[in-house]
Formats: sequence, C-alpha cells, structure tokens
Amino acid sequence: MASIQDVAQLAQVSTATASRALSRPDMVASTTRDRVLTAARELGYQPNVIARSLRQGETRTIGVIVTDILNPFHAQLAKGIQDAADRHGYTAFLFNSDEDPTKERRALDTLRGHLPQGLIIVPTSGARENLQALSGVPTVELDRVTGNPDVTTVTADNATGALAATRHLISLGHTRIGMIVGQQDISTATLRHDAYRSALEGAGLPYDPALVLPGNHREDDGHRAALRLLTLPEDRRPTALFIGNNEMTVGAVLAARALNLSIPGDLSIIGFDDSRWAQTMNPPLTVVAQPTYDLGTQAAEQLIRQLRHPRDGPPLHIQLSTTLIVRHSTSAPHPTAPVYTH
Amino acid sequence: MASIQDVAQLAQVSTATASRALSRPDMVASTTRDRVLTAARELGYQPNVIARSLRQGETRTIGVIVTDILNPFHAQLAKGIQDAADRHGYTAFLFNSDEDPTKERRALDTLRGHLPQGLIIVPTSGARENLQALSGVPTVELDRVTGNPDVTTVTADNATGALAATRHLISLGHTRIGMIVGQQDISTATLRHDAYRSALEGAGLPYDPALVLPGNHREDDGHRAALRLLTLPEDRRPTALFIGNNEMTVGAVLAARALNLSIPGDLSIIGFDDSRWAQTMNPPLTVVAQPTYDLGTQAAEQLIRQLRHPRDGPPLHIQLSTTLIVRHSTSAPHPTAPVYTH
DNA sequence: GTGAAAGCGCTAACAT
DNA sequence: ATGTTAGCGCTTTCAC
Repeated sequence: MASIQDVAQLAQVSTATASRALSRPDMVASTTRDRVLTAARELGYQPNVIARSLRQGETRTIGVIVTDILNPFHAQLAKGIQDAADRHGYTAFLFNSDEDPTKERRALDTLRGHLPQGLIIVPTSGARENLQALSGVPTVELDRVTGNPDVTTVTADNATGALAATRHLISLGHTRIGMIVGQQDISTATLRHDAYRSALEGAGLPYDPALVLPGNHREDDGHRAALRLLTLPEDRRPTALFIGNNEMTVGAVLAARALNLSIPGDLSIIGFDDSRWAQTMNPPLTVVAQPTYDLGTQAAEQLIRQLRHPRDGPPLHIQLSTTLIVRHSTSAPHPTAPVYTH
Repeated sequence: MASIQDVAQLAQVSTATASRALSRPDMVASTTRDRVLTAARELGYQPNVIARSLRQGETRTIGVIVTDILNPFHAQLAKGIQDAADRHGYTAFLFNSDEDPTKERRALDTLRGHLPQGLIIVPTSGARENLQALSGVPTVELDRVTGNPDVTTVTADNATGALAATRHLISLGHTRIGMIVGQQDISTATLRHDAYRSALEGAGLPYDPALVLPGNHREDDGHRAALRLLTLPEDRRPTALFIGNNEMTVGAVLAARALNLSIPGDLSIIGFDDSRWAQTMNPPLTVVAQPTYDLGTQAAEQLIRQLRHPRDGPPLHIQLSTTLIVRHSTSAPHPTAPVYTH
C-alpha cells in the first residue's frame, strides 16, 4: 500500500509537507497542495491510521459493548451508535458480552489494547467491577446503569413506561397482574419492577410476590416463568402479564399458546420494547416502546461531545421517553374468570 | 496506561526481554520470566496493539461488511464470524453497507486504513468494483458472490433450497405459483429464481413472467409486490407465493392479511431463510432454512486458514446445505380456486 | 511555506 | 539468556 513517503516522493516534497497538505491544507501553498493531492489520488493513498494513532495518541475509535447483538433491540442500539459515530469521523468497535460478565471482561481487555478514546456499554451485572479496567476512558452507560455517579448515562424512561403499562392493565379491570422481571442487579429490571409495584399499590391492589417471577432476559426464561404463572390454580392465576423485555415476551406468548389460552380473551399480555415481531404477531402486541435507535445515537453524540470538551461540567444523565402502544393483546379480563376477592 | 517500558523497569530488565517474556516465554530464563510477568500483572499491563501492529505489519484484525445488521440473518452471520474470529485471536471490525454500494465503498476505505489482514463481505451489487480498493487482502465472499473466481466463497445451497421450495408447492397441487425475487445482480436472487423456474418447467408447468416480481430485499418491496400479485384477476392470481428473502416475506404476509386472504386456505406462502418471526407467526411459516450462524463461522474459519497458509491451493467454494421446513403456511390450493387451464 | 529530525510503543535483528 | 538498536508510518516541533 502506498505510504505518505510515496506520495511525498511523487509530489517532490518532504513527508512533512505531504502530511500537512493532506491534514491541514491551509498550512501549505496552494500549488504544492495540489501537487500533493494529485499524487495521493494517483497512488490511491489511504492514510495508515495505525501509524497515525500511535503518533497522535488518538485512535478516533470508540468501543461499543452490547449484551446481545442477536436481540433486535441491541442491534438497533449498535446501528444508532455506528451511524452517529461515523458522522463524526469515529469508528466504532463492536463487541458482545452475551450477558456474561466474564466475556464482558475479555471484551474490555481486548478493547483496551486498541486504545479506544471512549466507550459505550450496555453493562452486565459485573460491569461495575469490570469497568475499572478502562477507568480513565470516557464512558457512556447505555440502556442500563451501574450506579457509578461519575459516568454519563443514556436511558429510556423505564419507570414511566412500566407505570403506564401496569395502569393500562388495571384500567381494563385486571386485579391479578403477573410480572416476569429481569435480573435483579440490572437497573432496568428493578426500575420496571418497582414501577409495577407502585402502580398496583397506587390503585389499592395488593402486590403478590407469587405473581412476580424472575427471568434472565432470554426467551426460555420467559417461557418457563409464564408456564409457572399460567398453571397456577384458576383462582390465583393472573389474568394479565407484564413482561420485562422483548425476548421473554416471545417465550411467554408461546407458553400461553401452548396452554391454549387465547390472547387477550384468557390472558392479556403487555411487553416492554417494541419489535417487528410484536407488530406482526397475532394478535398484535401491546407494548411499551422505546426510542431504540435514538438511544444509540444519543449515546454516541454524548460521548463524542465529551471527547471534544473533556471535563466540561458534571456527567449528564439523558433520559428518553417511552410510549405505551395499545394494540390487541390487552383487553378486559374474561368475564368467567373469577373476580379477585379479599 | 502502563507500557512495556514500565514493566521492564519494574522487573529490572530491558524492554526486549520484557517483550520476549510476554510473547515467547520459552526464550527467557524462568526466573526473569516470573519477574516480568509479576511486574506486568502488578501494573495491569495490556500490550498496545497499535504499536505492535505497526511494528509487525500484522493487525490480527479482520474486516467484516454485511449489508444490514438489523436483519437477523446478517446479525447472525456477524455473530458467527465474531465468535470464530475471537477463538483464533482475531478481532473483527464490523461495518454495514445498508445494501448501498457507495456506503460499501466508504466502509472499505475506512477499513483499509486499519490494515485488516482479511475481509469477509456480503457484497452489494457494486462490490465487484469496490473490492479493487482492497485487492491484495485475502477475502471471503459470504452468502452472495460477485463472480470473481480468485476469491473464497461461503454460501448456502440456494439452488437446491429454492428447488425444494417450489417442488413442495407443486406437489401440493399448485399450478400458479408466484415468486418475489431479489435484485437481479445479487447472486442469491438469480440462483433462487433460476431454480424456481426449472422446478416449474421440470414439472411441465409454464413459467409466467407476470407472476414473478422483483423486490429490493426490504419488507416494503415484499409488501408492494405481493399486493400486485394478489390483486390480479381471480383466474390469474397465484395460489402460492415463493418469496426470495426473509424481510420481503414479512411484507408479503402482511399484504395477504390486508387483503383478508387466509394462509394457507387462500394462499400458500413459503419464505427463504428461517427466523424467530417465521416460527411464531400465525400460522407458522414454511421456509427454506439456512445454517446462518455456521455460514458466519465457516467464513471466518476459511479466512483464517487462508491467512495462516497463504496461496495454499486454489480458492475454496464452501457450500452449506439448506433445509425445507414444512410448517403450516402451505397446503393444497383452495378447492374453489379456479384450476389452471391451457 | 517548507524540510530535517524526533518519537509514539513495540518487536526482531544483531550483538554479546 | 539478555541487552542494544533500528524502524514500522505518521505528525509535529523546531529550524530556516
């Protein structure tokens, strides 16, 4: 590959001048500039960013770690980040943690060697510790937060979304509303769970721990949990389910089908996070939608702003709003279902 | 960040020895090795891969360009590649072309500056020309091929899959089978189309160009094309549809629903490429499944093998088999539908 | 406005 | 077995 030396030689200037002509055109006489640019074009010159990075101590690279690129939610975050980073001349390095703190740690180590100038991470439960490996690198926590107060965060308004979801079910007349909730040490899971609880209590309904089952964000977990909830004795079985993330919702819907429960006749279901699947399934799913792509772009914009203006005020906490989209998977509870008493 | 100099100093050796102790442990006395390793651990030393790459002329990096990371098919390819690359100590740099040759070109240019040692690409229609920018870099064409004979390819057996799909419809008794086919200059599209045609002709059925509509791989295109095919006069309307990729299938199913056609009663549908959505939609979709994740890992394995043994024989063309999965979106044509005559 | 030269962190000759 | 040194390609002082 043509180096800047080749360009300089062809243009009959020193490498210093060639470099200037290419990166700071106004520092060089217009005639030499033209000679250099022509030579560069002719040779198909592409700067070696490795060498440049080493010299400048800036890689123009940001690291991105999401927990599961196969989850459309995360794919969309990643796309938002990449598009925004690209607009600002940064290259995004994408890694997967698969929700596994050990893999997250490895990704961070690998990343570290590449000297990213910033990091955007959807943290796993082990992130708080893992992130010490990259302390000093400006970081944005995306979607979830570890609780580190020094870090910029970009999240959706989980509390309001979960509140709206639960209240929607309550307003339809449901009194036994189950929830399938994500891992306890993931901020989004606890926020959604807390909001669910306070919506119930705000409406004077009891919070029944037996109707709240944990899951590890995967389809399987949702399936298992839903199966348990839906096979409770008739008078204790929930008439509605609020499910904490998109993948688990898939599992829950399939569990309901397996049990031959009609949606929403026998069971109302509301999911968190919209998706292609939610829109096209039968019946279309009522969901709390998140501005997924925007979460990604915001994270990138905030990070890059921070790179340009280091220590410019305290870390920001951006929160984007969520929207309840009522489709057809929620309705009033089945008239024959026993009414809640006591 | 701690450099190898810091490690050397702490271990009281030269940087050369420190380097050897870390990368070629057996070239160094065990006592010094231990001193160096301890020092490295103590300082949390992580080699600067930028400097190493510059020195060695090898970045241990491979470039990956897919056309649409939001498409689960491509997300899965990417995951397969990343997992395999990781196992071999390579880092994958992921880019999106969004099916746009111009973006593909930009991705290649950016990539070039990072000196990837190899490239895995799902080519767009402009790839043949674009790839000249990276000539000299070992390349694997994945899923689709540009026709360049010097390049390793990893593809699914599109012809057999499309043949099986069409024959399945024929064996159910369909005689007017429509197809929605991808862009003409994409190899997978033409292979699937040709197989469709030869299955028809092999069964003595006419190939009717009016029943074959093109689409640009997106949901919208599938929707539009299906709408046109399904609103043909009753005696010309296809009773079955074979659709050339997963996204367009979504559009076609929604179009059928919009027209109040029941699947498979009024219309049989078969898609190419399986997905979460295909399995959970109602009715579950009959599809030609591809070994998506394996396509990705194979591409990475082949590329890495090639990096280890340069010019070791002619380029390989790996083809993984596809599977017809019969679910419930296909059945015999509706008895009241007019039978094909003439 | 341009050139000479140093140096980013690392590793591979080449010494010893 | 270990140290000395050069150099990967680039940018940036520092001279002129």
